[in-house]
Amino acid sequence: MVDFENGLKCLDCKHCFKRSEIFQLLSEEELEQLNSSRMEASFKAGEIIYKQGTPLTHLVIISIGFAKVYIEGDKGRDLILSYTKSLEINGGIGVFIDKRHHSSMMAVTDCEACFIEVESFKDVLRKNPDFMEAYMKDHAEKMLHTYNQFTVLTQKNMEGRMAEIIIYLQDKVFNNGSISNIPKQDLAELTAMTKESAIRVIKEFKDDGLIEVNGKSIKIKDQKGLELIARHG
Amino acid sequence: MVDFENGLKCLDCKHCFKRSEIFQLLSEEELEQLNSSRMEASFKAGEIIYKQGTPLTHLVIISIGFAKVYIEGDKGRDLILSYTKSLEINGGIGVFIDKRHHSSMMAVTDCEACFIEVESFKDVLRKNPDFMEAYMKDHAEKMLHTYNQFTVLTQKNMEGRMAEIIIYLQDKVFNNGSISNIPKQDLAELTAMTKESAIRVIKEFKDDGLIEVNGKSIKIKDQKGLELIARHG
DNA sequence: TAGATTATATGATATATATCAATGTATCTT
DNA sequence: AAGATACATTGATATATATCATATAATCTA
Repeated sequence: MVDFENGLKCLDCKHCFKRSEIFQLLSEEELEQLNSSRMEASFKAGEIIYKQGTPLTHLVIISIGFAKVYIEGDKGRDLILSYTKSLEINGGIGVFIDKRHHSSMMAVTDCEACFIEVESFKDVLRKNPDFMEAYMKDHAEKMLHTYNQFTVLTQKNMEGRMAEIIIYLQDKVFNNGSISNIPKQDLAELTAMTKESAIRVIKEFKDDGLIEVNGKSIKIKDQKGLELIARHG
Repeated sequence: MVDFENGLKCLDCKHCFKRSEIFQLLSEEELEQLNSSRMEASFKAGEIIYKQGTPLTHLVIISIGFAKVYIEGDKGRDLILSYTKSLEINGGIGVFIDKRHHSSMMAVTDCEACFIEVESFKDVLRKNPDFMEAYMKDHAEKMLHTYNQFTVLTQKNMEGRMAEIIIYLQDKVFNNGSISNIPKQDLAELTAMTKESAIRVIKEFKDDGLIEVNGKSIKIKDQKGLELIARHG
């Protein structure tokens, strides 16, 4: 067990490592190597976990709660790329380039975050090809999602984009439970439209009986209908 | 030296391997491993080198000429992601997921392409951490470029997008020589607008003395002016 | 709980961009 | 060189989307 300095506390030390599939690939020794440089911190909803442009010294795993990953364009506007999945390794893109963050992460709900020191991580990656390959796979999957979003946001109309995003949120972020904690502003930043347009499209979907809306929550009522709009929009 | 079956010929066997920086990291044995499963083929301008959705069995290096990498959206439209750089390893995204191509590649000029078998490549990657790390770096840089394009294409107006793309082509693809072999349709697919709009924006830039246009060629006349539009558009 | 702040909603209008239609210009093929 | 094919251009118009202004509801804070 590690002792936590600087007031950081840890409920269960190898918490993430025990439960996450990718860490099963590591030996006890390798796990301990990551564990020894590891720290935890709590974030309240709305707090920034890491910020684009700042030095990248640690990778981040969100063990409890979830966060959004977004990039900041040239002029104020943000584009939400994805949401964290529990126990997934985040923040990797700058590790092999310039050790800076190339996206930002903000807690959507209250979060418990685990920070893994980059050099230990790279060291383990070099020693364990299975782990490396699993990490590459994660990377590739994130890239694939970005590719997909890229075509959706550049080629579909507002209705199509919103339908795609609602289906993504439902399937991938909320695992088929209903969507919650997503304000209209975030729907706008997910679909690359203005807040006003997002609100209008959501209202349209609601009026057409496709979804049920309640504050920051959305429930899909007509999956087939949404899929149709996603495809043709 | 390898002997080439199936009518594929090779001008100089370790051609790419000798000149590309990343391959300097490999031992003679590792180089030979890649070389033994390697083949070459020529493509004429306009020919498809690999196609989205098809099985991914080989990585591709373009040694002579260059090609465009693009993704095909739900409805016919294409989005050009990038152009190949000489000797760079392409086609990697599907390797660790489902062994399918998630983008397409088409020769822009006549090309010489080198095909590296995926399993040999992965094997070498597992054996050589330095090579792995360099490959990760390449991957991350591609992702970074995609991130950047993503914000540009979703947040800037047509003039801003076109200025960004012209600067990208000039700096990154044509290494400060003048832009050539890029038809208007491709400018449209790079900037996520229609061909007609692309033509109008190009004409506007020409009329304003920012660029000089000659068929499929573009020459920047006023770099500062373009950068200003790129920033504020 | 009142007041303040933040998020949501809606209508009127302006603007950016796509679409459609027609024409002109290059490039390829035999 | 003629015809065919693909590429480029332009103008008129329609449409999608953003912007601006204002109102209302929800949430936070002292």
